Amino acid sequence: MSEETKEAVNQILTEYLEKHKHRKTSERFAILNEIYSHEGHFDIENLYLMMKNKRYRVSRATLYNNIEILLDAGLVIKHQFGKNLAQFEKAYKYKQHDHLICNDCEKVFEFCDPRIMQIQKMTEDLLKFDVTHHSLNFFGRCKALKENGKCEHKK
Amino acid sequence: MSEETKEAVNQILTEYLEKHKHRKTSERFAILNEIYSHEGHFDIENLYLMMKNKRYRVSRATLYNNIEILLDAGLVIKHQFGKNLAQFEKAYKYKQHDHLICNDCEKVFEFCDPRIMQIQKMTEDLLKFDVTHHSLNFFGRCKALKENGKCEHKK
DNA sequence: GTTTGTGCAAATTTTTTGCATTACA
DNA sequence: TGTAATGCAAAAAATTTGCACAAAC
Repeated sequence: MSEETKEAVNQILTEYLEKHKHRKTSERFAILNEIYSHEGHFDIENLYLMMKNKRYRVSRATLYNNIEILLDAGLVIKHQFGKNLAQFEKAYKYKQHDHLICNDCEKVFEFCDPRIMQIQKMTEDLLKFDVTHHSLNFFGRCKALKENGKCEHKK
Repeated sequence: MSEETKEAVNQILTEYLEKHKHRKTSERFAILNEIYSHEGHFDIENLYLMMKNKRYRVSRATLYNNIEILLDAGLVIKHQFGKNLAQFEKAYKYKQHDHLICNDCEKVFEFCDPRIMQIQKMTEDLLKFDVTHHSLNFFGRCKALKENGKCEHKK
């Protein structure tokens, strides 16, 4: 992650914590920085192990508590890819995108289509609903499976 | 549910079980019929209680096992509305639709937009992916919350 | 008669909660 | 110094697994 992004997200978190009268603990900034040093999706257990390996002393409870703050601050997005395991991803400066999930190897691919925002806007008007965020997942057979009849199985 | 639908889904399940060399147990048909007698979304615990109340003797393990078969047979759809709790819905003859979830009262609303299928088709071509199903959720503030500043809170 | 499927209970996995202690303000 | 936040461990919630027994085929 670039130095600018690092500074920007730390600044956003600082302002969020001040606005909501939450304390600026070292754990909160350590968690944010760990997340922004990581590419791709992660779950709480990953994050816990990543931080543990770097000799941070942080508990799972603190990660669960603070991921809520980061979600609310718009710094992290939460996904559910069909399993009962919440996956997260950094949100700042990340172009809006959606996901394709292979039923077989469980790999996650990304795509982007501007029409989703149009559908969102129209649905907001039609149903008098304010949308804060969305999640669009396509589930199916990935390219490798389709072309070679097989892909990496996880199970 | 109509008598026709009842017969049709029983027929689909029968054919699926025969094709996959699975046994036609009474539990499998009881579960299917219970699901098709129910309106709206449900989770495994709901289904378990619904069947228990009707004096069916069925275990949660059997429900978890068989919901997989019903999903694979295309008779049931699975949803994840942001919580770590799988929600299900009957699929046969149900018009494709997607969901709006209120962050506050957690109510689920439905909508329908043909452009999603267009996005799906284009994404399949572009990324050489076969889509079997999709899930589009808009999260936000429902009409009641937006207009009256409050809606039913679940928490 | 075989063998798959079932019920039950125990185990696992993921998340939440309670409480004593730490550290921010 | 007062109180929110933390770490840890125990509890809760959702799902999966192991095994003896039942019932399809």
